[in-house]
Amino acid sequence: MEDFYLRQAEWLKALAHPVRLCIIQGLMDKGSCNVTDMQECLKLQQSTLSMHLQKLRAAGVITGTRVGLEVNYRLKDPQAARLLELLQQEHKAQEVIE
Amino acid sequence: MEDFYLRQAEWLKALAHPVRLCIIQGLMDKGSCNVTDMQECLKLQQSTLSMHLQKLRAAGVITGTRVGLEVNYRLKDPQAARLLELLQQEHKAQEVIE
DNA sequence: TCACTATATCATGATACAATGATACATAAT
DNA sequence: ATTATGTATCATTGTATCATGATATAGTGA
Repeated sequence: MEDFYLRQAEWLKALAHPVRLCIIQGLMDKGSCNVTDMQECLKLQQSTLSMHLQKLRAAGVITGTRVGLEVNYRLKDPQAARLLELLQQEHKAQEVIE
Repeated sequence: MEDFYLRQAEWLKALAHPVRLCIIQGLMDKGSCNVTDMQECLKLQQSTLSMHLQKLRAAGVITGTRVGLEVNYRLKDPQAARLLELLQQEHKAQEVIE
C-alpha cells in the first residue's frame, strides 16, 4: 500500500518533464521514431535527448529496437498514453473556459 | 504548444511524490481532512506535511478552509482524482498479471 | 583495418527538491 | 494579557535532477 504510492510516484516522475511528455505524444502520433528525427523535431542536443530516452526506457514507458545504425523507439506502456489523453482533456477544458 | 507540455509537467511534478499521492487519495476517500488527522495517519512531522500541502495548494490541486484552529483540506482539481483512478487501474492490472 | 554515422554513457557543475528544527502566525480559552 | 493549540514559513543541509561536453560503443561501408 505504501509501496504502491512509491512506485506510482516514481512512474510519474519519469513522465513529469516537458521534453518527455512531448516525446510520448510524438510516439503516440507517429507510432515510432528514431533518435535523429526526434532530435531535429525537438531541437535538442544529442546527449540530452538520449538521457531523456534512457529515463523513459528505465521506467518501462518506451522501448527501442535497433535497425542498423538507428534505434527506433515506440511506446511500450499503454498507461502512458492514457495519461497523455488525460492531460489533453484538461487542456481542452481550459480552452473552453478562456 | 510548447507551453502546454511545460504546464502539464509542472502539474505532474506537484503530484509525483508518494506522500502527496497518498494525501490526494485520502481526500478522495474521506472528502476532507484537517492537518492533525493527516499527520497521525501518515506519521509525518508537522512541518514536512505542511510543506507538501503547500505544494499541492500552489498547484491548485487542493484548497484549505480554516475552521477555528484547524484547517480543513479538500480536493479542488477533479483532474487529480482522475489521475489517481488511472494509477489504481494500473495497480489492478499488475495484480492480475502476477 | 579505417573512417564514418547513430546512439549511449560518463563526469561535472548548476539548479531544484526534500526533510528537519526553529520560529512565526492565527485562533481560542482563561 | 497570557497561555495553549493548530498550522505555516524559514533557514539549512543533504540529495536528486538537469543540461552539457567529452568520450565510448555499435553498426556500416570503403
